[in-house]
Amino acid sequence: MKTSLKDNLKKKPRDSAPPPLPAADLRKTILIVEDQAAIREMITEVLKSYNQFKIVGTAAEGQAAVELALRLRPDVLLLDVLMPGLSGIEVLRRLNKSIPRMRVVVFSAKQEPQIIRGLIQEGMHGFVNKNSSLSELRQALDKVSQGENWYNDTFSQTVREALAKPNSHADSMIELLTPREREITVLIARSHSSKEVASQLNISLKTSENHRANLMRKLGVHDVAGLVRFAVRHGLVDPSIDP
Amino acid sequence: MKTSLKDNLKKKPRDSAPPPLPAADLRKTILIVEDQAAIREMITEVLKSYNQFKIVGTAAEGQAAVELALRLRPDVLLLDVLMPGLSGIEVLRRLNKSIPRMRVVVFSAKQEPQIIRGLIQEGMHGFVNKNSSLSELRQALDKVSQGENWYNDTFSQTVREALAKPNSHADSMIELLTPREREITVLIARSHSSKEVASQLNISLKTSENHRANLMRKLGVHDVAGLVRFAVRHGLVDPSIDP
DNA sequence: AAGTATATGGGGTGTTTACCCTATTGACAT
DNA sequence: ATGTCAATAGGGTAAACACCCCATATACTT
Repeated sequence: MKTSLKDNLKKKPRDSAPPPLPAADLRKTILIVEDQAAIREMITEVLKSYNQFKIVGTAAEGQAAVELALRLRPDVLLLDVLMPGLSGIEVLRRLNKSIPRMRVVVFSAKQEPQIIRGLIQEGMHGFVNKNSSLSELRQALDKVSQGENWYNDTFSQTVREALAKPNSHADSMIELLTPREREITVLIARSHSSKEVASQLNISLKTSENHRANLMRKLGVHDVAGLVRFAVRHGLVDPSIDP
Repeated sequence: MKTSLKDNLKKKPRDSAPPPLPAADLRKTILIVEDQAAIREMITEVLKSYNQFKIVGTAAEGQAAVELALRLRPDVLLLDVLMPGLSGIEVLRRLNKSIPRMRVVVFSAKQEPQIIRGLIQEGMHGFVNKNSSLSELRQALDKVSQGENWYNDTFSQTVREALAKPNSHADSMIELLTPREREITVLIARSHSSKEVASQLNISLKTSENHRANLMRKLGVHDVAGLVRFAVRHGLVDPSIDP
């Protein structure tokens, strides 16, 4: 785990009392990604009331999150994991190559080692469980936006567990897949046939079938059932949100 | 990060114009029940900022909710459904006999007809999906606290569906399956083909196929991917232990 | 400049699925 | 005793799948 790198910007002490802002708005910009509208709006309201961050956008779903992030290039990305469409992990996979200075705080209801591991690999800087206190979310955003890392209490234990088995051969497997192949993995695990995948991605049936065969060979699975288990294991699909 | 209630008296008018309060606090009292701490605190903050309700308590879990409600006897109960321990429905079952004047707004991520039916039966007065706008939550609390009922848009349709089929789609869906069918569900979700299932259970291929078709029809799934997601969701297979 | 990876396309083949239909047996219930 | 349900077994069909072969274009790396 890395620790604070850039501390060059002088900041006034801030905790419970937001001081009057300077003429130029130097607050960190933040993009909020959360699928449930009411929760998303509440997060927005609460963060606004902190008067410490500038909310530059919100997204309800992964694909929009990617596009908004690329356009707005926020300082901080507050990211939910379980979403319909692209999962939080997929969002990071597509982003952290392009906006290296962006800091990422994951705000999730679940805390599965396998998924945590993936998130770390994709450059998450902070993790807050939805089950932990709101002040922790604030602190995480605070620390992470300043270049530090922040994880909640129960987290480091989970991380140790996750990192304990270094390359248990199944964990690293997802990296064998290309972005396109991961995309297709998700679609297959969501019950789309090769034909549906083809028309959805505007490619020929044969290309869809070829991708399918290739990714299955890479993963060492030989049927849809195995592929779905793999996808669930790695947070590519959420079995509790049935498409 | 708490704002004192007394301060509210001298604050300038906000968003939707709460008029200056009279000397006696006549605001409706509200008890918030939500298992995820961060979400619970956000709801509290946001409702506080409305300056329209008096939050008399919060609970993170069903049993505590019942006890608090009986002790505080709030005007309004804002209730989550999916919680560890007692579910929202169970809370209502134990309550609405004892505090008949209490109004109930359910705030839920899911909107399953079966659950809705139970909630109506137990005397819910308002329903807001977590996926709908925050303003709807406010409006629902507003209306319901004043004696009206309030349901979100998609709700009445769901209600009709729920009341249409009295007992057809069973509560947990998995109980629709016979033991034999559950057995076969597990095998399919573990990547066994119909032929393998047949030889493993010493039945003919055709019987295996018939069981497969029957259980899929019962569950409303149409492919292996959907079946695996179902099995994972109900703990029939563990995706992190690959067979 | 050559090599590698990725994404795109195609041909072909045998197996498996998903879904339609009917039918028999035994068990348990009204 | 009659009926429904569970489990067994079969016929048939169109689609999808799993796996093999191949080619081309583009991009990045060495």
